[in-house]
Amino acid sequence: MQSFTEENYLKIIYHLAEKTGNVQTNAIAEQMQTKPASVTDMIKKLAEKGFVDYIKYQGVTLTEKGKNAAIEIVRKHRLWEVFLVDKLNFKWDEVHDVAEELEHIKSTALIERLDEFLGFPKSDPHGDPIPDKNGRFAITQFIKLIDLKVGDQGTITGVSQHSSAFLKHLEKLGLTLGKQIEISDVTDFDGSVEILIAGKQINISREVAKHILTSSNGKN
Amino acid sequence: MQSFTEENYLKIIYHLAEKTGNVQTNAIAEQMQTKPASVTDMIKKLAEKGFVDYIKYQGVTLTEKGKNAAIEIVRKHRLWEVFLVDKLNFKWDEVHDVAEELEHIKSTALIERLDEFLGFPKSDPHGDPIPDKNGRFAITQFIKLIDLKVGDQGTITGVSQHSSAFLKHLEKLGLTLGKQIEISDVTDFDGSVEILIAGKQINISREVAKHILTSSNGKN
DNA sequence: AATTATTTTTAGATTTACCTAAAAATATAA
DNA sequence: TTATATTTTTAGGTAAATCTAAAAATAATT
Ligand SMILES: [Mn+2]
Ligand SMILES: [Mn+2]
Ligand SMILES: [Mn+2]
Ligand SMILES: [Mn+2]
Repeated sequence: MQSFTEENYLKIIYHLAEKTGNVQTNAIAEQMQTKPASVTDMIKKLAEKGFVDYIKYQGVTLTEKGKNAAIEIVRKHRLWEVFLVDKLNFKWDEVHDVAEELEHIKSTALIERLDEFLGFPKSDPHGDPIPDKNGRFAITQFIKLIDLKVGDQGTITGVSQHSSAFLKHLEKLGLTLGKQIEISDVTDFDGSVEILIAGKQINISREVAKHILTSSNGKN
Repeated sequence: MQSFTEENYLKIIYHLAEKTGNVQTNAIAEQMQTKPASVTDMIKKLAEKGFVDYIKYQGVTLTEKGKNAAIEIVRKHRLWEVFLVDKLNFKWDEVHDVAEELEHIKSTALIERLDEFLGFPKSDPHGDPIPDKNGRFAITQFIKLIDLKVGDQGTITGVSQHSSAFLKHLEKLGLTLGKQIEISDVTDFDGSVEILIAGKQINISREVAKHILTSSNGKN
């Protein structure tokens, strides 16, 4: 059984590994909001326990055991987020911090019954996939909105930024999950994107467009 | 803000104070499953923070601040137990340990929305009262089943023992919350009690009868 | 290849919540 | 009212997770 702290390390290593493979000490420190020296200490402990493979100065990779543990935490986190939004009427920008705590509750019975209670959801309020109890993810395809071409149509299926500020901004613009959009123009000057949504034309910055994920239906 | 550990101490002091007023170091140690020396350490810290009044060798009492904090934790514990039973179909003997963890999740929004989601329940799956968000309890009256006289009728409204073994035993006997009972005999030999429930006669030990709480309708 | 910069690790402390063993205070019994 | 037993506190230490400062390894630049 892992401690609260070990679980947080595993989850962060897992997320970092999704992008970079080998995970560096400094990257972990930044995510954990702690010092590199503390990370080195914890890494040694996780290696000791068989959660990570570690070569001095070369960073870490999760072992199978470590990966399973991390996925279990991700599963809990996302299921709790669904609970908060679907059952307790939280907004999608309000759930992350509470889920950060709930994800550490130790009870397999609890999480399986919660899963059932929620109707075995496949994705969380931000469009992130929820692994099943065996740790398997449904294969998800997406295209960043920024990569769509003028004339392309698509549905908003997720976001790659979970800050409350960003999510509230999207909410205000009506850019929520499941919405149909079409790219009507891309501004040369600043790279901002003009999109057609619910019959209205709106303009979003390049920065915003980068963090919206869509399933494109291709050209119309 | 209190730590996980501090919260557990406060809750235990609160429950012990319900019976004895001044709470002794050894009693706390027993409940916390720790050593008296550790309790002394923590007591000093809680006194420092203004949660308890402490006189050396004389035990502690909760301050207003400490009592409020404790009641908040009791509220969370009991609301989560209702959630587990009513929504996730846990049995009443399965919920305590998980609630012990859930009670420490820090979010007033969460607990208020949970309360609403559950329909503002007044009592938990064991019949224990749930304080409202201002910390007020509905006044509850009960008579121990053991104190009823032959011929008395009553409704089972609670239990004063929460062990899984005891609760499972009651379940098997059909002695669950809300059930109507009548005392038909008390055995001289061992003090066991014969009760009429759902048209059937059953015999329960004195030990069991001590821990069943009822609202008596008096003599029939 | 040598210098400089960055990353990572070690060494040594700190804090929190524990512990054991011994001393001190209080309560109970003779 | 001594003597004995119980309760509580102090003293000193351990383990987990942190920290700062300095040393060592690796990477990037001249
Ligand atoms: Mn989240
Ligand atoms: Mn999410
Ligand atoms: Mn309970
Ligand atoms: Mn209960």
